[in-house]
Amino acid sequence: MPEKTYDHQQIELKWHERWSQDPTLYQAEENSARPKYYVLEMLPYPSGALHIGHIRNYSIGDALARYMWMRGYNVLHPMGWDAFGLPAENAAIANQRPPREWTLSNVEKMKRTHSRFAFSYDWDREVTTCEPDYYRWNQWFFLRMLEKGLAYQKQALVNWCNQCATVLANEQVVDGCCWRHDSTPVEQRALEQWFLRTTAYAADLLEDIKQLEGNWPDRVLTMQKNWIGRSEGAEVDFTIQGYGPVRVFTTRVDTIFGATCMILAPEHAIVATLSEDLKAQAKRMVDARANQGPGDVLKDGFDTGLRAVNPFSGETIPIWVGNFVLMGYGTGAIMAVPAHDERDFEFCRKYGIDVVPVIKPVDGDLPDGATMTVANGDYGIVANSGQWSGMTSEDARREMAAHAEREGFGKSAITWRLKDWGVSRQRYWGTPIPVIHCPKCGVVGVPDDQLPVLLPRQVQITGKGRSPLADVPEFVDVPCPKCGEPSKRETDTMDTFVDSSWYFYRYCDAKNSNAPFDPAKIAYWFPIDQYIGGVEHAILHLIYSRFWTKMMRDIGLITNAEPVKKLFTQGMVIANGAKMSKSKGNVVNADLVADEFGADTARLFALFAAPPERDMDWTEAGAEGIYRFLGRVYRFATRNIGTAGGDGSSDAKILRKLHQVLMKVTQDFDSRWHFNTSIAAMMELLNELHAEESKISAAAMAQSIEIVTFLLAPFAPYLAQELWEEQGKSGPVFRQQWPAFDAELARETDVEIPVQINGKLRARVTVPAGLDKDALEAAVRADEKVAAQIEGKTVVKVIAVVDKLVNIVVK
RNA sequence: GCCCGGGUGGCGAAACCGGCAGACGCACCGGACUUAAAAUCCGUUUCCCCGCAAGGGGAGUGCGGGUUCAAGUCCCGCCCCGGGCACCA
Repeated sequence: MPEKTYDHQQIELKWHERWSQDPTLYQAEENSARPKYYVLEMLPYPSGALHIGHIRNYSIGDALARYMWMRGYNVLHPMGWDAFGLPAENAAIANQRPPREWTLSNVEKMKRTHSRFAFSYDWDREVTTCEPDYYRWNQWFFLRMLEKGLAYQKQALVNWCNQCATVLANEQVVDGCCWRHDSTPVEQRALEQWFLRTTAYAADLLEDIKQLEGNWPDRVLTMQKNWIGRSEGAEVDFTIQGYGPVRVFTTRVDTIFGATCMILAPEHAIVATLSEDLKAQAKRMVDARANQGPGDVLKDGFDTGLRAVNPFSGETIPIWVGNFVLMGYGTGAIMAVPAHDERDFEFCRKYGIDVVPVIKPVDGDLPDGATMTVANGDYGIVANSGQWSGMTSEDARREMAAHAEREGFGKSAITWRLKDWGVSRQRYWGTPIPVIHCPKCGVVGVPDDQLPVLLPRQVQITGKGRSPLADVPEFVDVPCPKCGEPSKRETDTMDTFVDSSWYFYRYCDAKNSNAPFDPAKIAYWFPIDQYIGGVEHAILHLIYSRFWTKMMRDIGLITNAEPVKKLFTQGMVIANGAKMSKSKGNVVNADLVADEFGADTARLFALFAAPPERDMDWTEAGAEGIYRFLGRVYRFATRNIGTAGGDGSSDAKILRKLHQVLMKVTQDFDSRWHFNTSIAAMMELLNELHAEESKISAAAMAQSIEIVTFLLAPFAPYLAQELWEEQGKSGPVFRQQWPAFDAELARETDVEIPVQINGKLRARVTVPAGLDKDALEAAVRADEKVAAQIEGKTVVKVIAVVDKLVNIVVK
């Protein structure tokens, strides 16, 4: 066949056209005899355009999906849209377009780009989270949680900007000020907010991390463990004269004889009983804390004048309020042991409070509290602590907690860092929370048969004030479902992390209008075999998803405890050495790349430039290199299809290389996913084919071209399909069986052995592969150059490693 | 401060179990083809030294030590870059 020029536009258009006509092309089988494989990439926010970071994420997943198909699996590979969220509201304010319209038009645009990149998604299962057929199930789940006490309302502090007159998300607070008004400090306001009781699953979430070990990246699991933050210690009541007991949490009850004051969080209930003056001081502390960015924060506090009694020592100590004590952790009150805690030390030295050491280092003396300059937090031997003196810290912690429990002023206790999930957002573009506030019945869940609570379409979004829904009387004013009294509908909407917590279940049964999904379908497809996405979701999305799964299990919907068996976190994409960002204007647009080089080139380069877990640098020049490679493949294949062939003198060599590369690529898929080296191996193969071109027989050539086609199929689907057709074959190449490699054929017959003398490379000797140590040594010693090197010297030792190297140690 | 990654040519990287450091690609330079250019093809390129040359010698994977016949890889002590967490009692 005469050589053809690689025209990516023509090839990709042609197959795009043909593939578009077959909606069943990528559908998973319903009642399949094949083993199932669920591969998933994180769903995107529909911003309007795909960039090269998306392409990288999807290229990894798609290569895997296509490979698994060819390996005989029934593959589920779906895609959807995380379609609620603030940008749609901002766009509505900026250009007067309704959020839904703006969002759906973005979805359409991005779907077109997806399609031209030929990602093998089953679009029949598409999920768009802003549509009522999806979010009604958010509401349904919310009601189930309300029934089980897993959803509840409480006063909570939110970030409030006086200029915007609205609540800000944490990400919108920059250095303590509003992102849009950088001289307006954000205030903390208490509002009634809805929460999901994630803390009910704290122990479960921590325990089940064990099931994920080995299949999730360690750092993600570590981040989750830290986030859950299990801490073992004791709670102890100190008695405040005139008030009664106040409880503190400590992990170091063994140091309690060294407690020289108690410190309360400024929000602590006792603060409300203080003088107006002191209350105002505490309030300033709370606001100041909101304005503190990360970084070193000075400790600040004041004496309340109150006194507490240490139940262990009977001593009376002062009670302070301190800005570093958090109301949200433990009991919001601590016993300060400055001698043995860095933070307490800093605070007490600043205010001249006593420092009393009570732990003797194992190999030293008790320090002097008056002169010590750093706290010592190590375990040691308890001293000056009554009957506990002389015990080790470990023993004392246990014994003292037991003592407190017997005496009724404390107990051992476990505290968690994990907090309940605040899901209320004073926003329009999110799932309406399905409850009604009745003056008689209180909070009433919307009955299931009245779901979904639809988001009204005609809403004025101004970016000011409370939730825009509060200004829609038809939405707000409803009768109570229980008693019929005029009532008010809840106007907060749900955090968009709710949407992404269970979307991958919906893919299994995306069109079900009677239930979120059919449990039988979940039983078949779950857990997700491979989830692929950015590490930025290591905590929030992936903890919420795990929580949601456990909740669904406990309401009897599913049986799996974890949603995701294996997690892969790909690295970031850097564009020409700089982090891609809108503000830098260096976001690489996927459509433009596809225009210039084609989808195949973009996909292949996204995998070639670096191993997938590492950051990769996108460069035009690099993409051009891949484009050249694909062109070489195409020209080589077209001019060699159906040729008479050469004398076959290179057949054995070529056959070996074919199997070596096939083995390498197969193993890369099955283990490390270092597709950069898989692709490099394909390039080597092509280079060798090229060099031997005239000496390959017709049969070996045909086989070579076929294998090259298979190798390309998971990575560059358009070119692979085109070559498949050029070879006179029909049907989709990615539905063919992946060819098995033959390790015997891949084995080299001769190997070049480097010979070292005293560790220095001195010669290379070619020997037949597989020679044993003695034969290898003999063969090497027979070499002239080697013989000359050891001439006249004493051979002390010879290290011969089969097929690798020989090192001769001489004197 | 703590916890993870990472540091290898001009650049992206490879070397998977301790065994030839730099595969593959980019860029550069040189050559072929061309009236010319593009495209394509072939070749050179870690550094230093000796040699007209074929060739030969030495150094080299952030820094300093160590283990070993042999270290990019293992151990000890540092430095730098990126990310995450950050008063969690």
